[in-house]
Amino acid sequence: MKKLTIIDIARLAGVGKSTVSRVINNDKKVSQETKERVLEVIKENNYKPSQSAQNMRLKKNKVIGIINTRLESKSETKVIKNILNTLYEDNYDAIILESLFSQEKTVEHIEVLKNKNIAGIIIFAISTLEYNFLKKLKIPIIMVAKKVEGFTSIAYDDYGAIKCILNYLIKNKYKNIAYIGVDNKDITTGFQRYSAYRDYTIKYNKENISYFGDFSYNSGYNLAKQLFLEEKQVDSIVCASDSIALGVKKYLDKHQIKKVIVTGVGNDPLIKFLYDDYISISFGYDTVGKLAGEAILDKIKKKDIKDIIIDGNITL
Amino acid sequence: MKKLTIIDIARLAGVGKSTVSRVINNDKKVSQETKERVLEVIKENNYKPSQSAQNMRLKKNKVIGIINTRLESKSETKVIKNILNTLYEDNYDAIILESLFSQEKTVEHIEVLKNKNIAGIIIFAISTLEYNFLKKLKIPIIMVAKKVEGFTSIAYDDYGAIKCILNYLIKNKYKNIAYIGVDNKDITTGFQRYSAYRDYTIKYNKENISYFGDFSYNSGYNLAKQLFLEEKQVDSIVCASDSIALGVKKYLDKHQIKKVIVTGVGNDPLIKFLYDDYISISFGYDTVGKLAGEAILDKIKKKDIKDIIIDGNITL
DNA sequence: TTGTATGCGTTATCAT
DNA sequence: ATGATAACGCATACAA
Repeated sequence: MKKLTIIDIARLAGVGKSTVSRVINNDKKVSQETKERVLEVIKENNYKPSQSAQNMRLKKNKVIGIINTRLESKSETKVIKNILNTLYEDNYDAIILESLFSQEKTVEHIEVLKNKNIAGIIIFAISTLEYNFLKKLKIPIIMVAKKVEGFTSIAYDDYGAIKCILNYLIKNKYKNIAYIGVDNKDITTGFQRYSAYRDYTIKYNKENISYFGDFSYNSGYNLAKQLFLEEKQVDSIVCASDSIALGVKKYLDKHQIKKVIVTGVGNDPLIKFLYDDYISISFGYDTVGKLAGEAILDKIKKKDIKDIIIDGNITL
Repeated sequence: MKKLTIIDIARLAGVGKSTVSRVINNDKKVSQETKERVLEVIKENNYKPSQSAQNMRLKKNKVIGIINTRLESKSETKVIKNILNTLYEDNYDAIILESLFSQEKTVEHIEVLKNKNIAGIIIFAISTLEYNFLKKLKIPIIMVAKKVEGFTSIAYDDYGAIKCILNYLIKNKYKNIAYIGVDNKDITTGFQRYSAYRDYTIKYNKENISYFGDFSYNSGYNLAKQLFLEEKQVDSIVCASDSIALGVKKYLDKHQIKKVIVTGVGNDPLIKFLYDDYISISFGYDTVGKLAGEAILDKIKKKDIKDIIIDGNITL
């Protein structure tokens, strides 16, 4: 049972091999009648065009480059998993590369991908990096996580997510809400998430109790410590991420502070298991992955696609 | 600056293209002299053979299939990350597929991979699955995580890891050690890890205090509860995984049981951040990934490779 | 609408 | 040891 080629199908269908090729590629210039006959034969014999022959002929590989930040990130892994599934359905493969938040690495990876004649690139955008150099590339590109001007982007609604949590807290009678986040240099997870909090303090005329560090557990722990050393009276703490929230939680636990509720972003099941009253908001990472996969495929097929904003959802 | 082909190189080096091809493929039948000249030209012009042309000609794609269990697993992600880096260095791509611990899915994935004329497969082996059907395949296969008879395997030393932890506890004067693990149907993480504990009880003539469930946080929690309801007197609990240990820890915390030390497997930084006295053992997942990548490439190149056993290391 | 011929960049076969 | 030549399976320009 050796593999069939386009010639075999042509012979079996009683047509020329170019006709078969046209059918495969959905060329309009083929009569409905012959098209059906050819499709029939293809199906009967379970014929699959040789990927490598197509790649060679078209000088384009059915491969998508994915530049993510770091595979250890749970949410990112989830997104990637769903990107992969979407790509596989269309018989695309993927090359997964980690930027590790470095501009240099990103540039390097792009160079590698260019040499591979890949069909498209999905980039997990980072606020602090510069992507203008990509605009010269003629390769379709999709940005994920953050809107990047000049590129089709699938972005998280960072502002809306924190606003959503704040509204939830307000509705549940929490009155003194603090915020622990990351530096505003990070436009999305830093500036935008914080902005929602700042706007809340302005709108409701509350004291702005906010602290900034990085995404580490320790940063959350230390900032919580600072907050309580300064004797701020709070009944809830909104954190920019689950990891920060975990640090905060550890501090509260250690000092037997029981009545302060903590919220985060990411919906890590582990934290929710540990702390029954933990509230997290997540962006539906599965959906994001699916959308990103579909977006890059659409872009390759020259369909025009619009930016997508992903809302966050509270999970208690 | 269009891409150079083998013909360009041949012309520039003043040889036939077959000679260039021979040089590329390290054929012995080419004089040292011409070989050097050709290599020089290749280097000067930064010539890279077209992957797709090679793939087509050889009817083999430079792609490795990776069948893992689930991408959400941190340790597995780490292994995969290092597999990828190793493969990329040799210009291999990867297709990552999740078995989700299902025999059916595994079979399905293999079918997909077969159709793609991939060069090799790396499988994260699962005790409860049956891999004999793979023996008919002529594709190089490497098993990871667990020794599978008849396949080259890179396996974790599950027995040794628990033994290592037990020895550590004994050395530190812990006298009443309990064990919480998973069902013995799982040969490696179930049976083998437990066996180390059982052998300890026999050797030191201790009461065998062991409980079995699954890998969930909740299972750990519930089994810890059971242990204390039965009023077992223990000073330490050895768990088969970090996730189980986390459940146990939650129970201890909740009931203010402070003097019992808990150990796990996996070295999850999160748990270690939360609990300063937590002891975990890990298998050097980075190394495993690198070894697995190298192993499959060696196997493809017909080098003969031996099974590898990965030891665990305690990290306090 | 359909078929024929050509070329994509390799490697393998066969001479030389 | 080396070179000419024929595949590999497909898409496409051109001819019909």
